[in-house]
Amino acid sequence: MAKLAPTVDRNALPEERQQRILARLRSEGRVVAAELAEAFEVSEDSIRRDLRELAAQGLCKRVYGGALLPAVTVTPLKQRRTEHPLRKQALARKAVSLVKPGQTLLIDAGTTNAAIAAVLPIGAGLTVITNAPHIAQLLLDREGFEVLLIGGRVVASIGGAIGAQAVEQVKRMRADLCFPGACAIDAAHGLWGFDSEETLFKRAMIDASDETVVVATDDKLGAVAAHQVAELARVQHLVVEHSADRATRAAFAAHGVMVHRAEAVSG
Amino acid sequence: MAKLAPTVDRNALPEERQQRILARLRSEGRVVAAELAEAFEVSEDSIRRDLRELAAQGLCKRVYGGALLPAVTVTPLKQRRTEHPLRKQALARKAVSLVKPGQTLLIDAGTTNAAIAAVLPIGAGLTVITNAPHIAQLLLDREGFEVLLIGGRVVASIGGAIGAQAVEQVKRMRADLCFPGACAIDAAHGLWGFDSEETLFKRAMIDASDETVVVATDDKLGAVAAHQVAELARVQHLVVEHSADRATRAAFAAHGVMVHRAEAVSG
DNA sequence: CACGATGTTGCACGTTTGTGTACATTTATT
DNA sequence: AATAAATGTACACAAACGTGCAACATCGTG
Repeated sequence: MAKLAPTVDRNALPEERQQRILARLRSEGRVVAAELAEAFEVSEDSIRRDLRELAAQGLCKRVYGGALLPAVTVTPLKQRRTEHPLRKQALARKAVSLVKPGQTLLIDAGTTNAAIAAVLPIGAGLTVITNAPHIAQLLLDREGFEVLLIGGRVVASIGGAIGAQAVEQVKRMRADLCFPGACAIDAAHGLWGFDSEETLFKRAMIDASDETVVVATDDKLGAVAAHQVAELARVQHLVVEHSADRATRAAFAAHGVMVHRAEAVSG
Repeated sequence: MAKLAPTVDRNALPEERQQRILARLRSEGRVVAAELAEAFEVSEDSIRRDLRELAAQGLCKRVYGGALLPAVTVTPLKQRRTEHPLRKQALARKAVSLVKPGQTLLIDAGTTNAAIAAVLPIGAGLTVITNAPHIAQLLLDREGFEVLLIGGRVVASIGGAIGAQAVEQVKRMRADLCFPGACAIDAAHGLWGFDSEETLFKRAMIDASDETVVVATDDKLGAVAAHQVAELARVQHLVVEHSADRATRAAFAAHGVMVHRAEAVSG
């Protein structure tokens, strides 16, 4: 039973062996050190060394007797939600001051945008379009908002729907103001995102809105990521923290962006 | 019943065994030490040690003879909004037992359905399609699920997206199992809803699924509302409370519906 | 070719971890 | 209160583990 096929795994080079171990792990969900040693015809010590290296790269989780697939707790979004509550709240208050009664807002997923949704004025007849379940739920709980949900495949690490279906829905909508979550923004190169699909969605948001507001914590300013969302010319407003560098603020203003500075926070 | 499949659980690595015990616990709501010892082919002592460790992490609650789900679920705050948390949890556990690994589920808005989402087994490769931001968020937080969000206008009183846009999206999807929230169900007249738009959406859900599971608290049984969602013939499974009337259960069974009765609740 | 550097492998050693058995204790049931 | 089942503790044993070391192959350089 064990050796129907004459074990293609023999005589594998070390790195090749690790690749095959990984493939085996991914297809079966677990690997046993003793079995691998037999299959590759090496000692269990070598297998253990392999597993050690794979584990160091986060590709497997070592357990007594072998290895399992790593726990899928890549980014606990729950924790991120409470990272800098006071700073984000100050940013959010300033951002909300740009909103006028009766407007339609397009709000992206993200912790900063959730903070904005949390302080939107009730009873101003606002319509909010969002791809983030968390933000939609938050607004439902507060009551007094018209909420339009963007559907599609929801990516846990982002906390909102992105992808072709989401983009298609946004294209059929129209908003006064949009708040694309910022991954990085730079005066020379514009707005950037980390993920390709995510970037396409943000782009669609901006296209569907009259004006764009970028709300950025200090660490986003001057940073550049992998995929460009839009030129800086597409951004009308930039909301920064009180602690944002004066020269940086001037650089954005020189490009025609209205820069709004949040109040200082006590904490 | 115990050993249809030749127990895939044999020869599990220690840590792997704990994971499987946890998965089993989450899907069935309880585990019995003796059964686990047999399934994994180890002594009960080892099982007890496993349960001890899981309990130390707060992942289960040890009881005489085995273990139960921890008294306060991982989402205490969110689930507290339900009216009868224990009763709905018992219903949910029974409902979840109908779900098989790898399936695609279509889950309607509603507190009972939220309870179901809260006890879906992690790591079973489930795909969940839902129109309720609350349920989507809950599954994102628990991690390990593929979540597809149905967009559209979100009605606060329902807690989910309904309307033409939502219906259109559902029509382009296909699921193994659907859980339409029940407003009323009657053996003679079928499934009913209160709101016209909501009813259309539920109907679309049922059309998009192979099988339909109706989970009904006692007050929904035998009741009739304003708009018909579907004939009883479209409903394959009905999950009722432990306290459900025997005659009522028989009436549904007579119409070819498989009736599942939840465990009794202590509180 | 000689030489050293580098990397892989298997083995021996002591250590850690998981498992089963024995016995005393607690718990549920009658 | 009596009884059987389940549990906790202590101990012994085996399996798996990490580490240090020596043997061997490979490769580049002088």
